[in-house]
Amino acid sequence: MAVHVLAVLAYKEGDRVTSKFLAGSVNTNPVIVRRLLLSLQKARLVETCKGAGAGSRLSRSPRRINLAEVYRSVEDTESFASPARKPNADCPVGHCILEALSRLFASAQQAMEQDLARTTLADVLAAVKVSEECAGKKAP
Amino acid sequence: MAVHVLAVLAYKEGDRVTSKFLAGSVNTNPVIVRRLLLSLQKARLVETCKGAGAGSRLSRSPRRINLAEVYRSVEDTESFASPARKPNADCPVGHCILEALSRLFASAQQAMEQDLARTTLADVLAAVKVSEECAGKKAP
DNA sequence: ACAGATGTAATCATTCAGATTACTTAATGG
DNA sequence: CCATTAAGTAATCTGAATGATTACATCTGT
Repeated sequence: MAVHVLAVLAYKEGDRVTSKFLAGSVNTNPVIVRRLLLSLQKARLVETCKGAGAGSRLSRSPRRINLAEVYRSVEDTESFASPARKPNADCPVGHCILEALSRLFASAQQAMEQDLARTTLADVLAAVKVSEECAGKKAP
Repeated sequence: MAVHVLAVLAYKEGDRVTSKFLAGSVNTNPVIVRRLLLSLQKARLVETCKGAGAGSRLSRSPRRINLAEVYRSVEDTESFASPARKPNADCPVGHCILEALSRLFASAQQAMEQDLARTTLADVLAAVKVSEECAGKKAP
């Protein structure tokens, strides 16, 4: 949803876009979009103005926003969650398994983010425009 | 939880271990463990026998089980879920965003699995044993 | 001042993983 | 051979998380 919203903002090339409009593209409620935009604001990915005729826009070129930044701005919790109940500390395995796994999972998550970092919002936008051209050719 | 269970089986070095015992280490219900073991059986990671004196054990050496296999045996759904509501197909971005993202997310997930594949169950077991030694030194 | 937009709180709905109980099925030991 | 032990499995419950909805306060440009 975050990538979708940012892609729309990139598509609009700096024009201010309202949460209502974004919600229409994502097919959700404007309040959900506004909550998402708050996270993106904190990460300095978008700038939002209040009041009449206002809305949001990207704070940088799509070329300079990669998907790892987007991921981190939105996902506060870790991908690999700890279990709700603590393992049995009397068992030699249960005693230390969380400690061991947290290192491994942090590494796996970092690998994932490094892969996401290879793609920028400009790449996503380009894919959108290609798809748009194809649709235009099919039904001119 | 899957890694935890497999680590206990590795620690027990081929002895048959009951779901009740495993549940005691994980601190959960034996039924939960049995459901998990069904997935691990399908992936040929463990062998389970029914009846008195029965239980589960690894079907291979811990050296030859890596965490990507474990991940895939347990996680049937994709890490990056599609949104509950379909994006607005009338919007040029909404029309194609899922298609574009599915490729990117598949790549990110593959990167994560490749990182997990670098670690074997034997590595996890070694970490457990190191931790065990330290605990023994502290309180001999 | 007012219209249009965001910020934000409160509440509801849905989904999902795990928890629990209960019952059936199978294999082993005496 | 049968009593015991443990897995397979179904049904139901709970709690957490995410998104949906409604309502209202606040800000800002015309």
